[in-house]
Amino acid sequence: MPTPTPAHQAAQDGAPAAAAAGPSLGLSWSLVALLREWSTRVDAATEELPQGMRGYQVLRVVVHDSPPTQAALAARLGIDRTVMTYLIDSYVECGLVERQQDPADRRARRIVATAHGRKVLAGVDVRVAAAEEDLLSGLPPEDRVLFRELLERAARGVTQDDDPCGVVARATTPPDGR
Amino acid sequence: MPTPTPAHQAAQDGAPAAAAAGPSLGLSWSLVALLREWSTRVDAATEELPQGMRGYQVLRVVVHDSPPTQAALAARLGIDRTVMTYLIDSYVECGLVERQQDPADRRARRIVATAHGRKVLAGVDVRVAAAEEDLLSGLPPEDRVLFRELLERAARGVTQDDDPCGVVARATTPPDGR
DNA sequence: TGATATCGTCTGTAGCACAGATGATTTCGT
DNA sequence: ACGAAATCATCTGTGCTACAGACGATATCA
Repeated sequence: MPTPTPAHQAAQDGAPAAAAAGPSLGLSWSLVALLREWSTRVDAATEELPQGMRGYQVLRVVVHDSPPTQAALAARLGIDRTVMTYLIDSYVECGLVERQQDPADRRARRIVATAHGRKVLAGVDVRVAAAEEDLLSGLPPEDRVLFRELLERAARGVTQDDDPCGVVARATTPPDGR
Repeated sequence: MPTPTPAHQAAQDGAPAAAAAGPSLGLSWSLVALLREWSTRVDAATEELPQGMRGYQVLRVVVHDSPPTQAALAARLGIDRTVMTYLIDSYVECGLVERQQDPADRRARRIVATAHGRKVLAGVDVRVAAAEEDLLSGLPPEDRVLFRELLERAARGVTQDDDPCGVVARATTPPDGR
């Protein structure tokens, strides 16, 4: 419905500078705005889960990838280990996942989803998908698919995908201090 | 960066992408991952500014749009008013912006960038642009442009497009349930 | 066996957002 | 013109969250 025209129009009182600079609002603003909206919608869709979208991501990874350790799980999502501890605590409390002793390494706890956890995840997945589709309502359907693919590939490019250490390194590297 | 895979054609019929490379990362993961990377890179590019990317966004809006009040500025970026106060404090302290009494409404402070502020912003803009381009290095150049456009249009769609009041309304509206 | 590294947890600290109250000023109603 | 209500920016206090560091438990290596 919105016109496919290059979306930047001068604001109210004489601000053509933005248009002159090229992209009207910039990648920064778009990313932030979109993520903010996404956050509120997904939070609403996952309100039955602890920790909102954060926990949703964790549960999702646990079910689909089941990393061997909590640390690996945390690194996968760019979360601190200590955070992962109480994040999983709340999930155990709700009976969505379990901590199992890894017989091969008794230091490690293997995080596995319960049947209930998987069932809940399936339900939330549906609602999240709906929320995401709603989020992209500004785009025509075929552009949504395209956008998803581009986004995923861009994300894959920066996380180096097959090198999990890359994620860890970048996540734990201090911002060069000053 | 390896192969600039075809984006436009693959997307058009169905969604084979998910099956192709690791399933279910989904829009959620992509968005989060991309934003995390973006955040670290932009933070690095804006380390000379207070408040990191947050302040960068503010300075940017101040220079280009110069909203009449702090509240309007805050609403524009989805930031709380009280946060905006000390955020601007730090910018005033660095001599990047000034608070000027609005003669028409003496309650309001008009936030204007100093010459120094504009100069610094210009420098940072260049570095941020480079960081953003680097962020999209996983996409072939023509797809980057496309991605930017789609992203911006999607973001515009959720922010009520040309109705700035919509942003305010949504920002202050409670999650409205479900 | 002892030294060192890893895993998960716990503790303390710092930063940040948000609600509410406050003082200053404008606008509206009568 | 006068007072009530709204608005702007600020300040204060509270709660949540992340992160650094220390700690036991276990594994690995010399």
